[in-house]
Amino acid sequence: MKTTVTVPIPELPESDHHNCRALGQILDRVGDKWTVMVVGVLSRGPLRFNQMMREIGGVSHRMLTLTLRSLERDGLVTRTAYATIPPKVEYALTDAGSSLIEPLRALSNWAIEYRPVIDQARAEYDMRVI
Amino acid sequence: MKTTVTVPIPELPESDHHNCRALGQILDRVGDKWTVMVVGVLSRGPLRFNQMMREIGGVSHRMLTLTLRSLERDGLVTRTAYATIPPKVEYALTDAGSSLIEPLRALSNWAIEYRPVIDQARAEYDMRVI
DNA sequence: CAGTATCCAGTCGGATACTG
DNA sequence: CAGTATCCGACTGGATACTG
Repeated sequence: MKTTVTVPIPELPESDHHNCRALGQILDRVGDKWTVMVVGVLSRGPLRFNQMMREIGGVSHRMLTLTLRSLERDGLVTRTAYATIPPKVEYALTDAGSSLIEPLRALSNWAIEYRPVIDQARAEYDMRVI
Repeated sequence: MKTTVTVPIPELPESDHHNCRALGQILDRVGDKWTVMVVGVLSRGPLRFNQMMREIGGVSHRMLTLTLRSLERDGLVTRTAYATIPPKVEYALTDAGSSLIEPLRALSNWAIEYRPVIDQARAEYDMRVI
């Protein structure tokens, strides 16, 4: 007899809906490009505003501000202002912010591993369609 | 006044950047709400179009179509059309698509664990600001 | 240096209507 | 049932200019 093929799909057993919802909401908050970038560069240590702008390339002044405000509001980043002239403001990850690095790294590894696969799939798809 | 600033740059600056870029690009592709939802519901097995619409609540006809096209193009989902009347089209995860579940679950677990923390941080932040 | 405010072009996505 | 096409309001985010 033929054995049933056991597909190696890790299941999301019971409360998958609940999980998806929670994940969806979190992704709305931390899943955007700049948030990830900020967490990434801050994972190596605290940075000042303009340092961060240089580290992350291509982010506008405005967007970095908004992203940092949002992260600060969510308790993932701390903002420390020194009353010097010129002003100096340091941003750093909180414990909660640091804890986000691990899952993001998991996704990053996936991205690195599967990017070639995706790129090829796209190329083939576009071949067929065009 | 002459100042020489020696910036304490940690090692592996390029690979970190590279990782962030890769992750950022992947998040642009798979990091949106509906993509995550689709992968989530398909993780339990193949589904037809309208089944999926019902499983995922709140997704519009149009967005589900676009999301599925995009996933198909990236080789994460297969589309199988049966020439019956009425038409029947089944969507399923590819191996690449399935492999995405693990890192997404890592993020999902983080979301579930830290949602209360975030919510409280927000509440406190809004307290202080308002 | 760090941050705010304003403008506005481009994009996103829902609603709707129509086809095989 | 599954998919396409069109319209259009809402939101996004960059550029720019100004403040402490």
